[in-house]
Amino acid sequence: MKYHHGNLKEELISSACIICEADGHAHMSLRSIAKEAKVSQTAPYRHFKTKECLLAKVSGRGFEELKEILNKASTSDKKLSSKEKFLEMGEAYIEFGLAKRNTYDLMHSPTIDKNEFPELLESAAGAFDELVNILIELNPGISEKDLGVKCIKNWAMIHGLVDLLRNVSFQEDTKNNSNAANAMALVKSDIRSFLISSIEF
Amino acid sequence: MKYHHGNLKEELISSACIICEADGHAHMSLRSIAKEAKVSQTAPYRHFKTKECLLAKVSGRGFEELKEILNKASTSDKKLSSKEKFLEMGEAYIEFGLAKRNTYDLMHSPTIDKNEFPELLESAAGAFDELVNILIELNPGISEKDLGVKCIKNWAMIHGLVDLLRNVSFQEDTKNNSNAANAMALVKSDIRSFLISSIEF
DNA sequence: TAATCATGTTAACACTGTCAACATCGTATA
DNA sequence: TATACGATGTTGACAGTGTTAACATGATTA
Repeated sequence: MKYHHGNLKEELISSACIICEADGHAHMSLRSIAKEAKVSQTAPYRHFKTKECLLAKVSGRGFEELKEILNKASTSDKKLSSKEKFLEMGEAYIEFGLAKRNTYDLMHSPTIDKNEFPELLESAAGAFDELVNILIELNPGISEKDLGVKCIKNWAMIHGLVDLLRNVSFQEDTKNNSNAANAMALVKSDIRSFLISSIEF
Repeated sequence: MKYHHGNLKEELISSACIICEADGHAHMSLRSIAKEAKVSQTAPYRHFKTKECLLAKVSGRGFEELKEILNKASTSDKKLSSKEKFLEMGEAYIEFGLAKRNTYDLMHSPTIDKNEFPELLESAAGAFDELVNILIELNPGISEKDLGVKCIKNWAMIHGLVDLLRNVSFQEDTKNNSNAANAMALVKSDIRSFLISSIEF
């Protein structure tokens, strides 16, 4: 048993990513992460001033992964038109939001004030830039103002959709025949069509 | 000092609403609420099985308030066209999301699984129905399917926008000149115009 | 009047984030 | 090469949390 760990900081982050996705950031404890790294409860404090600082790292990793996923979707070697690429990106974004449910939640949680973590702000902006790039490709010569509005429009729509897909229940066992649940079920059954008619290219 | 409080359940809920909005639901403790009601730490457990149950109530109140706000916006005595009414509702929704920041966050937090609280599900569906109603008014005779899609489209866009407005920083003191921040600032400066061009009536 | 049940209290549990004081190790410098 | 020091780890403690069990009180009902 060595006294020094050697690579603790990185291991804490990756452990935190796993635990956070498994249990949700609200139920993630520093102690459990320390235990998983076979290190004392207070060891993390040598690398992170507070729990929030560690969560900020986890959030940042999420944005980096998202950026990569979006980038991959838009640069696949398939022969796709710009529109099709954008649709692929939209689907990839939604998939990420549903698959990495808890991480996605952390990324958008006000628990972590992004202004306190410039590095995190940058990671998030990086993911956003993937959206900017494809919209420039689709609209060469577009003014900065129009581009900005178009970005927000699409981002808001897709991000909002993810939130709804995650939150609005349409379980069959509950007799939830509300308008909301029915509409959601409809959209979910064919996300591609929904995107085609909702995205502003 | 009476042993029995008389109206504890209701007072706990309304205290929780206030504290939740002030501090955020993550930092809200049952004990502080109990203290505010001048009652022992465990008294709340006579009325709520867990903390989550109380938070579900708070969330429900939020949706009810939102429903009322939307309804008021759409039934003001001003002589407004249906389109204008919808725009008023959109602005009211955004205002609510920004003003009741922490409550809005709780309402959309996965911390509380709505499926476990049918009453909450119903409150949320009630707010959604305000959107359904105005869209029916705007599109008489629309098919159920088209209506559903249109609802989700608009809800997702506006809800997503609120999330972005709350999360994307564009403080002037930080040199945050990212595309994201600039675009957000642009939209925020004229939300009405953004809505007009983004809503699908 | 007596019994019952809802509603309150007290005490205790395990768990959390965090800090201060101490221990160990690798490494830069005398 | 020896040593001083800073980085990184541990131990022990504190206040705060949600929650449960056991008990106390008071209103309702038989």
